Amino acid sequence: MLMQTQIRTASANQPHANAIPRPAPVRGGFGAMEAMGSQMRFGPNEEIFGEGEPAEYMYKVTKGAVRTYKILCDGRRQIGGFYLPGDIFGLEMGKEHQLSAEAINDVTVLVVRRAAIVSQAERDCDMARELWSFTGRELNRVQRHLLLLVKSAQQRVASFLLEMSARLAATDAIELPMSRQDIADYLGLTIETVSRTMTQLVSEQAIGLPSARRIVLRNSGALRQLNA
Amino acid sequence: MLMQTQIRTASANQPHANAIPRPAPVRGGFGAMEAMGSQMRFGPNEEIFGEGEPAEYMYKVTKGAVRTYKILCDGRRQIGGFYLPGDIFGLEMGKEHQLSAEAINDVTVLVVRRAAIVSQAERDCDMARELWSFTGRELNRVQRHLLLLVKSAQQRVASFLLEMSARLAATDAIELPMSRQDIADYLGLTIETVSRTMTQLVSEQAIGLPSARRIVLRNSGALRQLNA
DNA sequence: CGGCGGCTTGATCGGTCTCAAGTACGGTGG
DNA sequence: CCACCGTACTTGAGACCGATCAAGCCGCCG
Repeated sequence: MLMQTQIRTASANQPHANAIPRPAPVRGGFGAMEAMGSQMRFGPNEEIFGEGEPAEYMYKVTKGAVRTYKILCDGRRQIGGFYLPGDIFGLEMGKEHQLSAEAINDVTVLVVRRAAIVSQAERDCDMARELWSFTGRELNRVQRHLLLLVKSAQQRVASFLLEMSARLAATDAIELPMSRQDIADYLGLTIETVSRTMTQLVSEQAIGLPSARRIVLRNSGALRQLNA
Repeated sequence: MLMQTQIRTASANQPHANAIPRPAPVRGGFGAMEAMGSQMRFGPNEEIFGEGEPAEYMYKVTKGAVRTYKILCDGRRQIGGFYLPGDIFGLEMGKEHQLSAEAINDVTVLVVRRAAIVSQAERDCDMARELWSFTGRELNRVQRHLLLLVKSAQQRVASFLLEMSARLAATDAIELPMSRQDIADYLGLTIETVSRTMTQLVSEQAIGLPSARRIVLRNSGALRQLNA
């Protein structure tokens, strides 16, 4: 909402220094977060924060999709998670971000000062519990993600499609915001393997693929059967 | 300390129903936990709790080593973590345990009612913060574990040895409490690959292997170099 | 001494990666 | 409207790493 252009072109080491949250803190859980922060926009592939930067803010996706990731020593990229409207990301225990975050497409996020949340949690046990609850859900999510990485390529892709279906599809047709490369880096596979696996699922009548980013779940039972 | 034998032979579905914590809650962080719980013992491979059981207690290792794990649909076992003296495990956000937990060797744990902690956190923001802090550390641990699973076998084993060295070795000689199978299931490898990788590290002068469970880090720089 | 469980070693198989083309799509400019 | 281009995606052939299957070894305890 404020300083979008300036922010969008801000260097990675000066992350949106202009996003000044409103001072007035409001009692309540994350539900009251809207009153404590400001909206920001990011364009495709724009960095929201970088690994190792001070974790001064937390973020809630309003529109679009965000990926968090780490670059590994061998140059590969591991995606830690995808965040869709309603999801919170970038909230850390420690002083620094453990992963980087980028907008996948055109993104709007609500930005809230970490200090505002944390200081409120010192007074307000409900807020403290909210922090715990958020981190606990994130922990469960990462544990599920970890379990994906020890399965076969087909199982990983099937699980991914089911997860995305549950998160962003009202019907059984999904419009994926992320590229094949993003999916591959999330699943610990190569882009070629993801692509091949998808065509294989098409030939097995498990999914339809009207276009690369558009998936139709034809036999979600078969997909589910591949997994736990 | 109380009812050990009875507890040790308790069925998995009636987990240590006799461990009655002392009633007196004490103000403070987990540091005060000792005053809120009771000690229990478990023998090698004994179940401490099972996946899906109500998460009525949390645990702090006093002596020995514990593994948490999930059995996957194809029968493989994925180990979620190893817990050594001082480590806390089994604390959940939700009502049920997400993983099972077993003693690796002879184990003594401090057992504390979850409800005692949680109810105190509702009054005491320090305790609430302690809960958050614990879950946040656990989250970081799982994230590091996840990153292991996308590396090569050599990198996984090297990282594992460095982690264990940091956690349980004063010197550069380690006495591993867990079997090769445990290590394999933690790293998402087979027991044969773990074994082969270790002998390879021996031949590269990176480690010494005076006995199967005893590891000497000869060149921890070389091990570190394999990773991030 | 015999047997058993945990570990190591060997030979082969298979799934995923790598390298290399080929194709579909969206945008831009003529 | 079409030609062109660049990017994202798909497809193919071969290499490689770790899994699998199968012995063998070692230490421990009866």
